[in-house]
Amino acid sequence: MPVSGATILHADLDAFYASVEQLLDPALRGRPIAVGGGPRGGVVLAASYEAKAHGVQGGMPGWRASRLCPELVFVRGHFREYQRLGDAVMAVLADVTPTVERISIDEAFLDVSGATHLFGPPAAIGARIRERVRADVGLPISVGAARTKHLAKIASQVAKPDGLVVVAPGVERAFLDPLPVGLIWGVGPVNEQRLADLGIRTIGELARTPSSAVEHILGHAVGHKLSAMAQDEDPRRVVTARRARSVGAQSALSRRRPELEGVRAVLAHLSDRVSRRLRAKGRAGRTVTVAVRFAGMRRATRSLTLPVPVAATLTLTEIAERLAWSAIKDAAPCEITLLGVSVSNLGDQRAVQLELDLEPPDPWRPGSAQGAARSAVDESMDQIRTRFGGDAVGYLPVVLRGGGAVPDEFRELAEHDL
DNA sequence: TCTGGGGTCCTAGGACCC
DNA sequence: TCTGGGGTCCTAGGACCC
Repeated sequence: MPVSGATILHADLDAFYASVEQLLDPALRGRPIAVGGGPRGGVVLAASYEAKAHGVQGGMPGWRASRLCPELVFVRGHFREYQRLGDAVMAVLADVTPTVERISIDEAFLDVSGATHLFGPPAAIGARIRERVRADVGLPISVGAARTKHLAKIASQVAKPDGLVVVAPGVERAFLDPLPVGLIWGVGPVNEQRLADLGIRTIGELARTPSSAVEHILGHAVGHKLSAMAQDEDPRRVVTARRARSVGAQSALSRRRPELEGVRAVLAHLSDRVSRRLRAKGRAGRTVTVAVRFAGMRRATRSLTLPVPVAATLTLTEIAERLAWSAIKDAAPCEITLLGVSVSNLGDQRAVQLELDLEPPDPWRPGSAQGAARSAVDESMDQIRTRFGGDAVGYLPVVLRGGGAVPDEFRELAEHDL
């Protein structure tokens, strides 16, 4: 049974990247700004509230944003600062309770049921968090408090910008009733439209719709979740540690005809990033998936599940190449605009390396002679990179550097812990 | 003049096993 | 002689989140 009281908090920094830029450069305060993008290409990574007022949103192409808001100022991101300040905010949260579930660089759930005797009721704790983040870090943060995670998250969205909303037990239904269904976690543009087609626009209307009808439109899982949510039955607990289930890397490319050397170079680079992250944490994965995006935004994926987990750079690269060409050939003739490599079905790498070589030679098997050689090469490279930096050695001349690729610091912001 | 990069979870069909 | 039912794994695609 859920704990009584609105003891689940959701803390969410407001327009995080943009707020950091305005903190760093006072000349940007009060002005519509966009991090990333630009009128000539790229996408907006974050928009300040002044920009949002003009309809500018994250993920929007830069040229469209500047059309919506001609006075929009584009700034390059200070990605290391985002990491540092995000961590500083999490430290403030950790002072309140050890039960913190960080779900991204800029937001987290807290279970404060054990902290009320120290800091007072949830409303007081929420206010304290907001004051301390403002005073110590200099950033605006919104907080929602409720009996469940789902509801706390909705409350923080309603609180934005720079606010606090507590949904007291007993008033949940009244609080949710008039809110748009799009505020529910898991309802994006597609499902919002599907519900609108049924005349369902508010959470109250959703709650009054038979769950069988909702499941029919949205599928069993989403429909069931929504109905449970609308009835305010949400058993999810705050989880402090969670292991990643997949690791990937992708790169948008300038539109090009797929050609052997270019595709190989990109896949080698991506495979290298992924496998290094795996090895650094002693992990490996059995399933390799390659994603290809074609001109016109059509995508295709190809995947292969191996009998044993892989974490070797060359092995991953070779598999990725096979898979990519399978997808490209099926779509030919075509131009490609993105390549991605990811590894899932993760497990412990150490168990793999102890495996005896009972099979015929096979470079994909870590226990085989070739597999062992590759592991040794990777190990040396990892060591060199640790000592001299990530660019000290590589398998192939990296033709990607510059070429529109985003900085590594930005990629690292979004990486989950393995 | 078309849109980043890191993830999670769900679905449906087919292969395969008992 | 031509057929049940349940379970698991794999693949491809899609919606969604930050």
